[in-house]
Amino acid sequence: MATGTDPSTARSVRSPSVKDVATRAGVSLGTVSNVLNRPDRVSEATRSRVEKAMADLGFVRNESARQLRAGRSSTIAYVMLDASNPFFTDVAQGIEDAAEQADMSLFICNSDNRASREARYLQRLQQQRVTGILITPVDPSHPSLDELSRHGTPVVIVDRVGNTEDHCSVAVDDVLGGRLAIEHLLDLGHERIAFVGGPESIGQVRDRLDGARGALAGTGASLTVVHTSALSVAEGRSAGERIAGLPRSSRPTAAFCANDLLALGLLQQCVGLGIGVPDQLAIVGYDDIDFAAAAAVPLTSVRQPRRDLGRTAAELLLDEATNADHEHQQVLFTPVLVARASTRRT
Amino acid sequence: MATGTDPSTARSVRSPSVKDVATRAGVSLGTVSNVLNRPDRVSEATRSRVEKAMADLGFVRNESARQLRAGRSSTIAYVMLDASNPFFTDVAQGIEDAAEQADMSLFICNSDNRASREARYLQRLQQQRVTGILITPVDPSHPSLDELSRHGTPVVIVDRVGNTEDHCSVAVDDVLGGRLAIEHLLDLGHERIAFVGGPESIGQVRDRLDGARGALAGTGASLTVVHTSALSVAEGRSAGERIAGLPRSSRPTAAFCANDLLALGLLQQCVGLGIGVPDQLAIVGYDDIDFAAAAAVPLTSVRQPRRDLGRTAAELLLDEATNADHEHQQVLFTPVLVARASTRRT
DNA sequence: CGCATTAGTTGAAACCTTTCAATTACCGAG
DNA sequence: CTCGGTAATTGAAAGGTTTCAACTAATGCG
Repeated sequence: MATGTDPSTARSVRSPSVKDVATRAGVSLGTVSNVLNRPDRVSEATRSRVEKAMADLGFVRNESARQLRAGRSSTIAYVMLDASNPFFTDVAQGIEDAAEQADMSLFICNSDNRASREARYLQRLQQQRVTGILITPVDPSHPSLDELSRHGTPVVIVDRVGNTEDHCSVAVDDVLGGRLAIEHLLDLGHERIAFVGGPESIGQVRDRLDGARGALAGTGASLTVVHTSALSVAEGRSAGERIAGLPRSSRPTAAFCANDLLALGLLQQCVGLGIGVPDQLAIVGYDDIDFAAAAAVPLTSVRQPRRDLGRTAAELLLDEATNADHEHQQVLFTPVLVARASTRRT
Repeated sequence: MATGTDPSTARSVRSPSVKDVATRAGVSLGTVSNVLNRPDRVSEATRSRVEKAMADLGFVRNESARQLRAGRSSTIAYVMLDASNPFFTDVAQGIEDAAEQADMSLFICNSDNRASREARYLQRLQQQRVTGILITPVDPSHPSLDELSRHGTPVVIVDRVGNTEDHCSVAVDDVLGGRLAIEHLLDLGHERIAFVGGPESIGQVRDRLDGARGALAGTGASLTVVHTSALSVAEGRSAGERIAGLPRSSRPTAAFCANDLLALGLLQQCVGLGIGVPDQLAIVGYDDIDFAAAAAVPLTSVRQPRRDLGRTAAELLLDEATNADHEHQQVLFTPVLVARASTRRT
């Protein structure tokens, strides 16, 4: 019987408003609003009548209208740098936990490392009057972020440190992380170490390298920098080729990679070329993503508290949004080295 | 000089509206709207005056008000099943490509395999009056999806096939995928094959197993089902333990895993236990996520056109949202087997 | 019984944008 | 100089919700 003209299946029927509900329940529209927002002020009988009417009509609150009235939405957003890097999806989970707890919606956007896309999203989010924005920016010093803050949209920088005047930030001490990685390798007796990473325009890469250099200072060990053009598995493989090409006598006996994707690529290349890990090359990654532990030679890695990072960032954002006497702060987490087979002493 | 009472840094200044812009530019608010929406109907002089006023005031369009007027937002959403599975993030990228092209915002939500969270998101999205929803549902036969459609919100099921009456769907032929995997193993001469996967409540698992069984029918080869309680790396490791525990004489010589996470876990366990891959156990995964090729023994896997899946789904959704004579369709993509070292003939 | 109080309900105003019919200003043709 | 026509601009209305001052009805107390 479901003919095309059956009105019950027509798609463009305006969805019912509070007014419709009010009419059907025989009350004023103010009362319907009270049922929704202050049910205690409505008599039992009226409330159930209104609720019945809502159910009958299939009433769904119009969020746009609410927001318009309220001037603010109950949504926060996370603009992530690279959705294909598990590190960031884990951060997002932490954010989501906090958002859920505060009964806020979370809008996730992926800038995919492109400044233009990031800008487009920021503009849209501002138009939506989101309560606040969490962002791992392509360029943490870009003035558009400060502008957002000054326009009244709270911004929290995640995993970078931005302009400390205008927003909170949550990051992990990458210098310390670099130091931990190198100290671990020094403890194992390595004296020729490679740092695999790049480009150096990325703040994390710089900091981790700085930490590495700091730990090496004064020791007799040497550091070779093997440059990569991105933090990806493919670039890790390519770095592996270059390392393998070095004469055995001068080849590093250990490599510290700027992130786990690189480390996984490097590891794969080593196995393919018959370079024993950790015997001929010990490898330390960074981030401790789940795939690091699951690699065929489980990867030693510097773990960052990813979920906490996200959760804390979200909490700071919500504080800034709701708390009048909020003060910006820069939270710095401490990384931890997780030793696994890829650096096992043999 | 930045005292707390400096008005320029006060946070609660109402952001300027078209009215404010109109006043400042000395025109009516209708004209401001024309500048925004039909600039060709405004004289050169007026337009630049208005644009100047907007810049001076830092005017940002209020999306809520636009939506309220329009009755619809220009946002679509993807409710993904598991943000930590790279397969879904790749699907999301495809969706994003299509959304960007159509100049739509994309709202990404992660149900994290939890029905309650999924329900919460669906409700919120409906309240936001999104243009449409893409979803990889926890339970594709759940009536709430049909209800959404009937309420006027287009819904497209991604990577599952739902109720074909009420929505489009885009999926990959999992029965064929299962068949491809097994045929590949049969070609290599395997006669004792394990299927690693579960729970069977997941449609994909069922279909892939069905395909596997179909390919085996009539051949002399046998199939052992190694059950898992989830499609995760950890479960893959556990399955590996169980396979390793079988007496060598009856142990399968090949394993077909319901997805790559399982396969990676299985592979890792095999390497740890000294079971040669592919010599003693050949492994075929499913999804061909990037980490599959990057595994220490690169993984043979059944590739799904993830990005196309996402893109197509988004296109169907947009068609349904804009095209009056849209007809629901079920698109079925064809998977491809990608052979790598984990099944290399030795 | 009348007054004060409370509980419950009402209706208008405000939020900001877009649309569209109506108006004004201007120009050229007759 | 007037008429017709076009280009530019205007102002009011609509869209759905929330808030709040104002109102009504009911209750309790003296």
